[in-house]
Amino acid sequence: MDNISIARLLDETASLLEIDSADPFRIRSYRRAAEAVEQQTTQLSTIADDPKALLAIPGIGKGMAANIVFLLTTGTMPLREELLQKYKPTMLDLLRLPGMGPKTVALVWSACQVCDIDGLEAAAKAGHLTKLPRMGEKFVIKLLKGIEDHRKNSSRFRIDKAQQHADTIINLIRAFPGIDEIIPAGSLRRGRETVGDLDLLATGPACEPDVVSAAVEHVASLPLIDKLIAKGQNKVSFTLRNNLQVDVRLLPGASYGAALQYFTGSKMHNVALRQRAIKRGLTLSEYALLRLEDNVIVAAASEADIYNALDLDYIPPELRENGGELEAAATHNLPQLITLADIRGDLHMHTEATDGRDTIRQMAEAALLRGLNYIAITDHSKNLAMTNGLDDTRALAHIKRIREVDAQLQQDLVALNESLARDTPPTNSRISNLWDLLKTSSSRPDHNIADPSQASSSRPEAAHFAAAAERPPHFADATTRPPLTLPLTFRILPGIEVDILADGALDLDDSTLAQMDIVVASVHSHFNQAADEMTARVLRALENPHVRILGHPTGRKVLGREPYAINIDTILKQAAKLGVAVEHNASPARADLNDLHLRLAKKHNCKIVINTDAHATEELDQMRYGITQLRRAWLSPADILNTQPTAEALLKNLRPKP
DNA sequence: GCCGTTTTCGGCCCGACTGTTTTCAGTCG
Repeated sequence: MDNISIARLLDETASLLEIDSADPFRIRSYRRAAEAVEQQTTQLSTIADDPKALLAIPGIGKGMAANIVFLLTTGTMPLREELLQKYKPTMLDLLRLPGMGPKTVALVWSACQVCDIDGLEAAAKAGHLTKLPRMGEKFVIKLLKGIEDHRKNSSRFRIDKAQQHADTIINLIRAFPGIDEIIPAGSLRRGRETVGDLDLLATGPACEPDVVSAAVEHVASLPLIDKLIAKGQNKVSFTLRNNLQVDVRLLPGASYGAALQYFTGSKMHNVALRQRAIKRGLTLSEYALLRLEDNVIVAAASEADIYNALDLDYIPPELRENGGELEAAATHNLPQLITLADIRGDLHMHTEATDGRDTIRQMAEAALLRGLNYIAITDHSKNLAMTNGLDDTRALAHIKRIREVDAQLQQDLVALNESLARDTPPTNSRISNLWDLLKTSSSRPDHNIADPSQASSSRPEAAHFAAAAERPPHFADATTRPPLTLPLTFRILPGIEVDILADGALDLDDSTLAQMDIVVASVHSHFNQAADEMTARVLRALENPHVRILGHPTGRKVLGREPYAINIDTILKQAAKLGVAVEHNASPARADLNDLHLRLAKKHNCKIVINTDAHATEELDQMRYGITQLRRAWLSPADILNTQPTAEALLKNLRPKP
């Protein structure tokens, strides 16, 4: 059993305990253990013989270690079995519905014997639920809507989850000798926010027709396959335990480009492209672009060949939605799309001072190693009590601390740059860690990023940094990290994420905000306000001259909450007029502005920033998903403010401080 | 159930909102 499965079972047990009204702290310890297991870079199955190794993981004590050993040896554990005597595993689905918490799940089970979504829907429609305590008409309406949304979304996977699964499978398939390239096609390659299934296309000597059967067998026997759906001559289809369907195609090099083009889609883009081919006396299929009259192959080995043969510039996958990209490609008017390497700063992140995990210095070093030149630390303000939000006094103390850490870092960078120039290890212990990470990553240019097990557990950053290495030639990757340029420069800007209260006021004093370089104002509560109230509230917040960035402007969450009711058009216009930048939240869970919003922002000449809202160092990597969404909105580096090379240049482009 | 220390047990983020009540439980972030 792998770590992911262990983590899932521990997390499920926590949910079952919740339904069972167990001690909340016991429940939390199961959740924490699940998270800890998930984050381990070594497989627990390889270290479970050593009792000390498990206990060394924070969050794993004697009891949890025993649970893990049980899971590894028997596939289950006593507590889980005991709970499954009382409850059904399908109840865990009910917990994902809005308004359905553990207590309500337990209630409908004891009162109506309802344990799954279909049953709950039937009970709701039959009017059985309104007889129960605390459940009225409104609740039922919300619930039925929630069930509908859940059904619509649950068959799709968020892009980052899909990418993780793709990376894992790609590594397993690459292990087979003679496979040179394997690339995800389909909506994952186009960078859609959610992905229905994975299409993986492999090529190399082992994929040539006379020998491909051995590679097909290898793929069909991958350990992570839950159900094998089909195994053909050069195609294998299967599902994973989470029901994600994966189609792997093994293709000869000669037709790889045609296949990649065909399976990347979108469907409408392909239809338009084939029509264009026919007009030119050609025919396009997944095997090749052929001349109709004599079936001579015009192009097939690479996508660029195919587009060029159709008198088109190469069209990046993100634009292939039949949204004007063919016309633009025909007239050489495709935009120069933004890439991850263009982003020089990240202006929204949290630290341990509130609900983040890492320190100011750790966030700064992690950003530095990712090629950024500046960050802003923007912890929460007091109204978000659950995050330990900062009141005025603490906020002022915090930015003093940020300035101190920045000053220290400036000194350290001087020493580090000297060491790098002379190529001699530094004597300063504060920078020896940074030195090691820089040296580790640059000395391993062939490091393969997608294999997390290769990452040293004590130095996760090294693997992150090496991510920029080796990409297959067919993979025009916009999310490659930029190489570091010497001398290293870096600035930490003091900031805050203030809360916009129900009436549009901010929850900290102007005198406090005046001390901040970056003030991000965000809505965190009262989502139930009517659209005009919500719009007025945000407009009022924008009037505060200290506000420089409007944080997560729509409150949208991918596969989660719908955006709150707001007149985004009005907001964007006003933000543009006042010079307040709007934030695109790069986190794949809450890509706040969808591509439509982003185009609207550009149309209104809005300043746009892209931030990760990271709560831990590794979340800085989520920037790549945000970049993908910007590309889908046809945005260029010039459209985004934090492509500015330095903190000074960035600040000059933000709304001037009063 | 974990952790840390005060070595044997107490603390572990908590406030706001919702729909239902008529004073609050449950959910959410």
